[in-house]
Amino acid sequence: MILEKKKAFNSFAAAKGLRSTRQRDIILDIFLSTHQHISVEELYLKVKSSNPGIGQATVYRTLKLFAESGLAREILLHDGQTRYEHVVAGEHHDHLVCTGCNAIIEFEDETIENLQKDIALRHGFFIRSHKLEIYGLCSTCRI
Amino acid sequence: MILEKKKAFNSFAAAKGLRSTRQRDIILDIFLSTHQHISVEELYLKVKSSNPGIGQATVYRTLKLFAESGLAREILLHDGQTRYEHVVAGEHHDHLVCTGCNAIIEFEDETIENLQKDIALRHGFFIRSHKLEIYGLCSTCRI
DNA sequence: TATGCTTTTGAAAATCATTTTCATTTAGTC
DNA sequence: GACTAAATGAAAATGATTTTCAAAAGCATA
Repeated sequence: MILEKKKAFNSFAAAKGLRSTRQRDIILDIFLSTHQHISVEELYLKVKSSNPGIGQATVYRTLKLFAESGLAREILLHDGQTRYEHVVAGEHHDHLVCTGCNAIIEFEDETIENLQKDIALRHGFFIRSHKLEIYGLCSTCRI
Repeated sequence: MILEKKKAFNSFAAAKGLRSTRQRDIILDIFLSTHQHISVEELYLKVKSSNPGIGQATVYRTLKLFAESGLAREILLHDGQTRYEHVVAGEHHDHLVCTGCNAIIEFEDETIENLQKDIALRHGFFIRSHKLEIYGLCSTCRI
């Protein structure tokens, strides 16, 4: 799965005429080894710990490329940091965001996805992507 | 309706022990006279045109208060500016965001709302609010 | 109405995430 | 190996937002 994603990114890069660089390979490896919703700063720190030479700007630039390639998706929560999550082909999930402990619970619901398509159809709208975030308190924090 | 909202905000302010000021009254009036999704900068410019003395920081501070009072809601799109929309009690709408022309189309769908409640229930999650944004191209831009 | 205490304000400075600049390095090509 | 354009790192720049702080204003009380 990780190998497929690397291939997919390499195809994207090739198609765009981008050069293959050590930095991008490293950042891709580390990004793929993380879990959901990592912020740029967090990823940068991870990268720096094993590769002190890699600069922050490169991490920013590279994550934007990942998003452009479809490998990652930018998400904006309310803490002022852009986060990136993994995109799994043919799969979409949404988020329950706990405002108590900042936990993020993922869920999938096909019915909601289909209803969105209906709505878009009704408005003559062509869907590229979507984002559903439900804010509140998780089972632990509501007590 | 506008009057009710003003009263609601005044109650909130009173309960919080905030003082009533000319600036907040003016900003509230102007905010209530606008349509959906105004950015802080946009509102500040409107405010400044009729009241040049009012500073930007006051607009930022006041909009945060509006959000806290439940009168307004912060929304984050992908242009790096925080926007505020009007909250209408007992009503919720979501957004179709056109990435071509930045138009925002609102819609309401009770079924989606109910499905969200089901999902929350399944996860033992208590919902405070939610946000659904569908990105793509509107009927004009898709052509 | 004047007094005193505290909040609010405006202007400017500070902050913080992100982007840009630019000199240097590097990948891909001849 | 040499050339050319793209990529990088470090630092500076940017832009939205927040904070600071001295002055002004609100509110309670005398």
